[in-house]
Amino acid sequence: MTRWLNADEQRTWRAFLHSSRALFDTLDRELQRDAQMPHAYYEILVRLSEAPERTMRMSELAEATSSSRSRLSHAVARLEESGWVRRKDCPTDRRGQLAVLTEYGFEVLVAAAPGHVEGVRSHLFDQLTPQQVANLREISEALLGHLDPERPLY
Amino acid sequence: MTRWLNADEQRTWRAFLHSSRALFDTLDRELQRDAQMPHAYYEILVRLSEAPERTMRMSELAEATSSSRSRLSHAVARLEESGWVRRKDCPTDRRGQLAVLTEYGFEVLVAAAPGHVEGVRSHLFDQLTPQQVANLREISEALLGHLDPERPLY
DNA sequence: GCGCGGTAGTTGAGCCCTCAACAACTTGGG
DNA sequence: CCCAAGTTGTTGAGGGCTCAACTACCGCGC
Repeated sequence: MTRWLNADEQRTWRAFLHSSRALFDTLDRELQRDAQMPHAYYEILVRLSEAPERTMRMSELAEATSSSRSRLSHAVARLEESGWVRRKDCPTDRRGQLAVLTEYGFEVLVAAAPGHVEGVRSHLFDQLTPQQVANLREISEALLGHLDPERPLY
Repeated sequence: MTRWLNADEQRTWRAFLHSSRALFDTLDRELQRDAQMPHAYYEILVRLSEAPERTMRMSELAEATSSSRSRLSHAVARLEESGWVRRKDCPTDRRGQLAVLTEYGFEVLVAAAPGHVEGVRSHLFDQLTPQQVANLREISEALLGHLDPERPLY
């Protein structure tokens, strides 16, 4: 009845599991060490920095960072304590809140980005051939299409 | 100076990030819902179930599950409360502890496994062509070789 | 045998995340 | 207009993880 994994599938699954865990753990640890923030918080700053006025609705920001609303709410509370983000009421929907990247938050991000990008490059892209990188993208987009069909691919 | 990511690399990186997050989150949630345990605990039970006497040294078990010793120690404490694992002193090294899967823990695992394997199959393997599965394994093993060269590949 | 560096495992504080409940607001149908 | 159903964001409790400090023990060199 159960479609068990054969030996090859099991090996693939375990390699994928442990390699992605190792990669994300390494990047998270580097970011924590060099910029005093977890990767999830870095992502929030990045998304805000790319948005018009460096401002986003909480719910959009939650979607953009694959985060639950609750998690984002807690995270923004902490980012506000650090002075990296501030909240503003949304003018068109009185339920809404806008998260705004502060100038200081932007500077912190600018300082953190080169180190993190270097980490992504050295631990991921430098380890793969161009063909493998293309394959990784194809695989990832196939999985996204199944698990999160709404998310835009770019 | 900084080797920034170009548009293609950024797209690949984000797709990989969000797809693996979506996959692991989904599996974790399913396991929590159906078997009342996080994926990390499931992995501990699996490794113990495969070991001789269903018994492993804490430190080996930590390695096998890509876990820090501290994390494993906390986890086994909780698994012990649930009655799924118990600790035993190591006869050959008085510093050591052995984690033993209990009969009840084994039954819990046997009950949880089919649902979880079905999740891995439907959310991962069913979404990829055989070629993509082979590519994923190659990529994962390349990353493992860089990030965790000691880990055996099988 | 003694002592010292290394190893095994645990602990507690602090942080982050999940889940469920909740308040405040918007929207559309009657 | 009004209310019911849906949406937005927050909160607090509880669980899991990290990090650093700690205890206990091993084993090697002298």
